Amino acid sequence: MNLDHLNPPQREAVLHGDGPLLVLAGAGSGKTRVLTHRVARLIEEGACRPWEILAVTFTNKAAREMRERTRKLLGDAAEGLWVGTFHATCARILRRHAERVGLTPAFTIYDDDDQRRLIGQILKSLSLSERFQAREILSKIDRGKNAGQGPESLSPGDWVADVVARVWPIYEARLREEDAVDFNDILLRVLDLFEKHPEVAQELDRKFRYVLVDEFQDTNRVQYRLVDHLSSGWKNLAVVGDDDQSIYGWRGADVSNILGFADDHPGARVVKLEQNYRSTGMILGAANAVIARNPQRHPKTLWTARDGGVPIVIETADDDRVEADFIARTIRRLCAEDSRRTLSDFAVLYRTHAMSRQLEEAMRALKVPYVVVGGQPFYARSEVKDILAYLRVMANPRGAFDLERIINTPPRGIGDTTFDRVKAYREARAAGDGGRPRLDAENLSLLPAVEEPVAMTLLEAVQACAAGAEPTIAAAARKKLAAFVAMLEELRALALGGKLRLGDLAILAIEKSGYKAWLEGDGSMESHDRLDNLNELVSAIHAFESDHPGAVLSEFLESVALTGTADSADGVAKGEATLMTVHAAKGLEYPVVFIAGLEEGIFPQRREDTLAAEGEERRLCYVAMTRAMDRLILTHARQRRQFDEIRRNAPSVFLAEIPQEHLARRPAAAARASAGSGYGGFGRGAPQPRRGSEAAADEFDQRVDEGGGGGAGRSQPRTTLSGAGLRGAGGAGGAGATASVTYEYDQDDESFRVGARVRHSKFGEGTIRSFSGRGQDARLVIHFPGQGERTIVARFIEPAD
DNA sequence: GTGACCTCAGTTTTT
DNA sequence: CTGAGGTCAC
Repeated sequence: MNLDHLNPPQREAVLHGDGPLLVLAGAGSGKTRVLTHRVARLIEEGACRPWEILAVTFTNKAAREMRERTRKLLGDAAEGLWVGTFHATCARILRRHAERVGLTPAFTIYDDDDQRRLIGQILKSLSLSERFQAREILSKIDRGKNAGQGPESLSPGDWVADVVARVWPIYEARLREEDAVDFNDILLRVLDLFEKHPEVAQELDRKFRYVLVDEFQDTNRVQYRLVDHLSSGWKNLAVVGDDDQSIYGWRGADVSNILGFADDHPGARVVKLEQNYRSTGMILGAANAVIARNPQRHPKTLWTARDGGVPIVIETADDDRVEADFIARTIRRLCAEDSRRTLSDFAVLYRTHAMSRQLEEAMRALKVPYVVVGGQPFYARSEVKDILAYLRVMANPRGAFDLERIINTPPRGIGDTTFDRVKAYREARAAGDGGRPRLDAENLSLLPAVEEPVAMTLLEAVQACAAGAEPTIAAAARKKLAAFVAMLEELRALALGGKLRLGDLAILAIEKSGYKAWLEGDGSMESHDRLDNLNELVSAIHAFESDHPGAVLSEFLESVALTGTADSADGVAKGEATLMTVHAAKGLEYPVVFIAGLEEGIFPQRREDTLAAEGEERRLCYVAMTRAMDRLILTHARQRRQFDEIRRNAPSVFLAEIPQEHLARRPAAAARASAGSGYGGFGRGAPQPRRGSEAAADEFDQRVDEGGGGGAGRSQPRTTLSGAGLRGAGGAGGAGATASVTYEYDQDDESFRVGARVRHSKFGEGTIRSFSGRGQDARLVIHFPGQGERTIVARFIEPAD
């Protein structure tokens, strides 16, 4: 293997033999290269076989990258490597030994949305839902589980703590009862497995001669212990990370894992990768100055061979609109000035998603194509989750939570009354025959030693009631239950038959459940979108099947839960600027980076002023700055609209910490002039990209034009409709879309004019056919040529002037 | 099941 | 201000 292109510390890490190794890899210092080369070297030199190496990452993306790059280095010799995320790796172990920790191999993984809703249910059942919020309780439970603690660790304290103490055991009991785990459990149960069955731990410990962990600064206590178990025999644990880039403390990451690694692992070799291959000296110097103020860190100073560079620009804008406008203009100008630049070279980073709106508007106004990273992932859409719930019930019939979700979705006449009676029947049976212990908060620990048999699952109760076991359920309702049960049984028989392809099973679920007919029946645009999403789900399942021949249903469901998206390798958008949060930008790099909203209270975000939180904000800023390769532009606004009020924010302390010699010195007036001069220069130097989102930009322009100029001869007031989500069913159809409408405004009878033209940001031009409602729930039936009639649920906004 | 109205809380989110 | 939920009356 050729090691010539590695620098001395990189080579040291790659060639390090046995024993613990800590690689402190600064931003852009080539840590992935070190990891992959180390794996390749171990195999090439015959130190071990591929299957004796375990490499753990945090993200699927990182795992994929690592697998690809080692394969590039080794070819087929890389076959058999264990590369995966913590969760995927643990799930793999867990499926194999499920019975030993009270699960079956078909266990369901509940995602955070499931978790939240389950907690919500429990709060409601305890009549606590008015006073306490599921999210708050969940975050406390999660925090405990991240630290590897159970409900018994709670010390009685304030009200909230007491509620957590009541909810948590019930939550755990529900998961157990339903053969389900949450994300934390995937790791915790493996830990439990290791502790209760040391022989399993030993077997794995012996198997993995070398263990590598990426992004070690993001590990929590549980992950630390897991890694410990898997590397205690051979002690060939190599961890790579950067304490300065620890930005997930609020998710349980414990920086002290990396800070204290050398102390915990006597004889550990520490290698520092301090050469940065990404940024100019200007950028790196500034970032170093900011991070240097954090007291608790491994001392290191990044350096770069790219001396000098373009000084960093700090732009002070009058308000958030001006700031956004400046950013959009500057992107245009810089792109036009240098024909080698494409829009995909630009990234705009911000602390919170809420800031994207203003930026998006400016980008549209100036016709700068862009993509926003983040937002609701595909598998979180309610219709997708509904169908997944059907599939999960097929795979795991004990899943009461999923059963509750689908029993009346689509509506099939099984209302609360009937369902409550089913549940009452089940409770009575459980209490009566003594077979199933009732939920008993006192006797539950976080990790049960033995599986407690469930006398009757919710599904069984439904079946029994459908067969007439519960006399309080009327005949009509009973028939509906029977039809539901028959449908489920038919699907389940098909699922178990094993003859059917998974994708076809999904199609059948969509049809037999009545879901398809339900969506087709209403013909609204949201339903149309939702059907599209379901088709996409089916394609995703088919794709999964061709990648994993012979996969069973629960394997697909696991992949959905653990990989989030449909395994769509992030689309490489060429001609679009990227807008995203700083968190989302971690691990990425861009030639030109803007950081917006550098104001006290925003970035750094104001919260409880713990020292730890302060440090994390600073690290966040460091991460943001070190994304930039060539140019870094920092902006802040003197005042900003937040909610309905205008707030004045002082410039961020981080700005003041950047040494003068790294900053472009120019008077404010000059800055404004040069920003302005860029306007109109766009499109001459650089080829103007033409992609999908430009259509949106065009529309936006026209919308602005229409509003300003007034229509055919008559000047009409203009208003906008925003929002457009489906209420109740919770669809995300047109969320975020906007439409502008020309209408005749009547102060008393604020109404739309049938026949008025509408421009919708997603569906283009249309005509109002009818409307109903006002306020948040205004509904417009609009005819879009070529697309038929669509109902838009929207919010009515008074004209601005 | 739907429309109208009310209320509440607004960081980040690798899995 | 805005989106997500929830409730209540038909």
